[in-house]
Amino acid sequence: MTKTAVEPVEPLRELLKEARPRGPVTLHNVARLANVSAVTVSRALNEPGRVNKKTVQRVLEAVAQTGYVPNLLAGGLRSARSKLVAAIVPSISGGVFAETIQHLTGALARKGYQLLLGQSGFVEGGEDALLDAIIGRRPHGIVLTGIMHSAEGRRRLIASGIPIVETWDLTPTPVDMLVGFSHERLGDEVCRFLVRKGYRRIALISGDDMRARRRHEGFCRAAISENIAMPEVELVASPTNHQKGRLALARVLSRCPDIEAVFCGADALAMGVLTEAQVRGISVPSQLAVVGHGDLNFAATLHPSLTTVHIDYERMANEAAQFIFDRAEGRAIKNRVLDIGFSIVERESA
Amino acid sequence: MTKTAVEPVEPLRELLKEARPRGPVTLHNVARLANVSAVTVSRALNEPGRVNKKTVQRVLEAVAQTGYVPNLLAGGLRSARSKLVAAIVPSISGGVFAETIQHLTGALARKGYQLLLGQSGFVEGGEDALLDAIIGRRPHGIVLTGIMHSAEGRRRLIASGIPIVETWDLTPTPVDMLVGFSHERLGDEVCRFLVRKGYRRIALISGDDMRARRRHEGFCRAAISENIAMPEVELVASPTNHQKGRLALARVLSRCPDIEAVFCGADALAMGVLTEAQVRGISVPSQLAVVGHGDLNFAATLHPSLTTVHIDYERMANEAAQFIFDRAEGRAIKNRVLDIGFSIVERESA
DNA sequence: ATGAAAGCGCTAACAG
DNA sequence: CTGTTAGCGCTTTCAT
Repeated sequence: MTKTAVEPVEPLRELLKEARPRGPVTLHNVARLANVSAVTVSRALNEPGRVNKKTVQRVLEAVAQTGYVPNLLAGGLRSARSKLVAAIVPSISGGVFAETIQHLTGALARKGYQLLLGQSGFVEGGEDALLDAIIGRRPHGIVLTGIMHSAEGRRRLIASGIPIVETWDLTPTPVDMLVGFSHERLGDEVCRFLVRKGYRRIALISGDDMRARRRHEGFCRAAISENIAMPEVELVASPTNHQKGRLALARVLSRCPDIEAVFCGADALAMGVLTEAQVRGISVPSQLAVVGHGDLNFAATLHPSLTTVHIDYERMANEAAQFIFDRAEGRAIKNRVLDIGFSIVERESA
Repeated sequence: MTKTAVEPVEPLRELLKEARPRGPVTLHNVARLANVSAVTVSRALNEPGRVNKKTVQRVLEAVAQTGYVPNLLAGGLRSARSKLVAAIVPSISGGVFAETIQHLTGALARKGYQLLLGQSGFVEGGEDALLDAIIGRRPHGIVLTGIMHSAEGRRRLIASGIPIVETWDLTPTPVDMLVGFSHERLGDEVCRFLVRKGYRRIALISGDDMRARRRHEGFCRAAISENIAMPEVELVASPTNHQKGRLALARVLSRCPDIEAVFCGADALAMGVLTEAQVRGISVPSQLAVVGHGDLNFAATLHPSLTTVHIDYERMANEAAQFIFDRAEGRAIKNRVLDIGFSIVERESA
């Protein structure tokens, strides 16, 4: 190209400079390139319906050309809508919570929200430590695994004004909203189920968390009303796994060789129990019945297949997300507590 | 208290109003209450060393009194340090990736970083769809599971200038940094291991992802050099699970009843294979050897215990985090590619 | 050791 | 349909 220098030398230079700035590309660079104002770019991107089609087109081209990616920190700051939802789980590994998180992430993504993940690690006060870091990001909602027990934590959550959904449990006094099921009732029903099947000497193997304790309470109450012996309880440290299930059954058998059935607080434990029984030549269910909790994907295809308690994780996650969406979009919430229940899935092991 | 109205009526009112404002508590409210400027509060909280001890004390009291929680969106915007790290996994449920995420979350939390989680869902282009949402939050780093293959995705990641760590794989051309292991070499070594053990008719059962394909390539190459037959390959849809392992073995056996060993691309598959073998009365390892991949917690305590490939997930997560910390703190990075290797853990099943 | 001023990049509110 | 102005809450910079 020959140097036939026509007029707009400076403007062009400036335009190019704006189009490919040193630093990160901003709304203004895009606006300059598309020959509109910054607000128009913002609107073209966020509510295209309210902007002229041709303008939107021009903006989109400028975006493509510059590689502009909106700064969500800035947008979130100004609009007080971070498009972020936080979740706190005890631990992501170990099966059950991963399932919830997976569905939650999916439900959120479908609405353009992202998930901020925190792990409280089964420690007392683990949740509290995460709270400031989470509240500080001004998420649209916080999903807790289990109910928040620390008074200080509850206070801070309430003070934050952020929609809170507690899950995996039921309580008459939720911090805000809740979607879960009754562990007490679950323990109760499993007990009656086993009694109905003819088992009377039953052991309980669980992680040492609060929800397990409540299942045990329910179980014991039912045991009394059904007139059978109190169950033999064996607690293992959370998080639970296959090995702990094996060891737990070994300990239970050494104390009570005549046990007829085991109710495990997690399918991973139940799988361990199944393995230990197999190794010892104890036939399931004829010599020992086993019931799990969680209905993880392997439960149906183990051999013998595992009788277990099914919880609809996907629904729990979706309802939790829905609670938050409803709040974010200003819809009234009729019922802040949702009991999604559970069901005992009868298979070969009991 | 009697109403002996002394002078500073207005100031006091204002002070109280500032201390408990209608809206969210800001730095300014705290500053007013502590009788310092906003900057001082910021410094007292972020670099207490550079502020007078007594002032820090006063600020801390004001913070406690107001329940102030710093707005990280605002801070991140101004300082361009979001204290956020994003991770993209195909799916959080199903075992292996959950483990990595758990350790990553832990490593990040120890340094005051939070994890933003995205799920790409095993779909082609699943990662690309998440990219803008992630880049828009201006994270300090992005951890990818597997290497980024889409050219468009690579371009955008590079353009973002954000430190990227690819994991779970090895490539001579990483987007930025990488910590992983060679799936090809892994396939190769498992093949030689099995040959050394005397197995010659071997099947491969894996998810249908790229990393599995590379393990298979390595395996086949070794098969040629070891002069054994090409393996029988059975692919299942990712994510893998117990049931798919059972079905896959059934299909393999129907095609090749004389198979001697199976190498599974995931421990969950291997567990399914073990179950199917047990149901069919095929004894492991005497009639059929099984090798897994992942060394999940149940591998060591299954019966028979599972010979599998161990990968140090915790190290992978920690090194990935370290890469990002190094960048964030401006340290030079000598080597952008880290091979953490793997090891074959020999147990009963092979 | 502390403060005043400026501005990160965006969107709400109000024009026109 | 589009633009102007202002300011979200914080931290940087420069001053004192």
